[in-house]
Amino acid sequence: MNSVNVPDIIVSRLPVYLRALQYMAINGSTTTSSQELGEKVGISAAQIRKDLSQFGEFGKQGTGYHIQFLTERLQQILKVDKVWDVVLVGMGELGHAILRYQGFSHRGFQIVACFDSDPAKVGTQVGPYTIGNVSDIADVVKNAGIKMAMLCVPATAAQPVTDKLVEAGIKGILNYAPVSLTVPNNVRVQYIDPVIGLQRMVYYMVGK
Amino acid sequence: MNSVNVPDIIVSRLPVYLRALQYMAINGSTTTSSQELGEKVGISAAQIRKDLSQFGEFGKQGTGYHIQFLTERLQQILKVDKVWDVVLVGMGELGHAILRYQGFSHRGFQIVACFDSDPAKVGTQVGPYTIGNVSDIADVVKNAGIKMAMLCVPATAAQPVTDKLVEAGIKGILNYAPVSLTVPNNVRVQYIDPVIGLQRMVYYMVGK
DNA sequence: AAATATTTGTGTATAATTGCACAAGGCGTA
DNA sequence: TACGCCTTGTGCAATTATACACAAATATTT
Repeated sequence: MNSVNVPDIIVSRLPVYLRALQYMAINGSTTTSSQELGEKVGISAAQIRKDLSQFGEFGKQGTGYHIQFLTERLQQILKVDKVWDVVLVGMGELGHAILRYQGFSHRGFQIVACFDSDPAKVGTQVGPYTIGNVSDIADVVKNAGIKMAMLCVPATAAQPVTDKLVEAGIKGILNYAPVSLTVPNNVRVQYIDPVIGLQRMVYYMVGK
Repeated sequence: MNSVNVPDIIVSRLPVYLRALQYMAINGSTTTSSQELGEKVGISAAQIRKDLSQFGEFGKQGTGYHIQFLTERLQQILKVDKVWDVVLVGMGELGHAILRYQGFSHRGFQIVACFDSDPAKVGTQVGPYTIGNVSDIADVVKNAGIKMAMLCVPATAAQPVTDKLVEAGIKGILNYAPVSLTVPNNVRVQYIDPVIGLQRMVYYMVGK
């Protein structure tokens, strides 16, 4: 399916295309072009065509792309044409907000279990979930063959918990803790730190 | 201060270096090297040295970098040696979690006002904040000269609210809504969409 | 004091990414 | 049908980013 060794920078743009396409579909569009899509996502039309060409020929000259068809192809390429099980570790404010967020399932993910280390939280109910003890993560992950985790623990706990997750067989970690993680080569990490985003923008601000 | 036209890809790494340095300082280190820092953040030592060389010479041969000194220089370069005022728009679950998050102020940002469009929420108290009406954003932002905003509204509201923020003089938007925004050239946007991160990782997962 | 080990900053080479331009195909209209 | 317009996919050129290697400076050991 996936062509040989596509650059990660291209892979990183595919979810953005997919998100825009799904949004267009909701708004009733059936067809789009690299030009139109490019304007929506802020990427050049040529770039989009070249990115897509890594995986096949999905468009039609003169017409552009059929949105539903391209959506399905991108979902296949990204492997989100099925729903992946994810565990959530760290049930603070943010963990609760994430657990209640409704936007995961229709984009390929569902939270199947959540954990915390605080004895006061373990065993309590959050919607349909019962908070588990972090010491039980390995069992749950191994038994269910879960590959993905979201990490919302304090910075100081992030690396130890990560080590546990890796040991348990997790291959992808979405890290909300504001700290860089060290993981083996075969484990992926994506970082979500709002301050990093703010700092990147402030560099360009003038005055004040 | 900022050298002529430093590539954005370099700017984007500086906050990561800064975060790691501050973390080292907390753990009692006073000195580090490009090698050590690189291992922590997963970037080659040569890359780090070249990035930093864009802004000056901060290290000492044989010794490396004095953590506090380099931290201060990076803060100056990124303009987070002062605290920036930020407004928060959208007081759902996520907005509440962000508002209560304690991790902004010591990294250069503070939330000074929050807004929602829901009449049931407007006027209510969240900690020290009173939720304002989105229709009043422009006044608050203009009067206080605020340049940065965090956007936590539903996807459908994101673009209209963005237009209001831009009109009010906002120059940087941290967008939590899962949709690409269209803004003028002089406005920056950073995206935070956990699903994008998950999808980027799943591409590389094997099996299942 | 000398020898050895570290580490930076940078010039150069290599690699990766993006931009450009256009042939070829498809659609709409008269 | 014939013509004009639109859009893709792609070869090639230009640009950008990364890796390499090393002189020079500092620290440490013998």
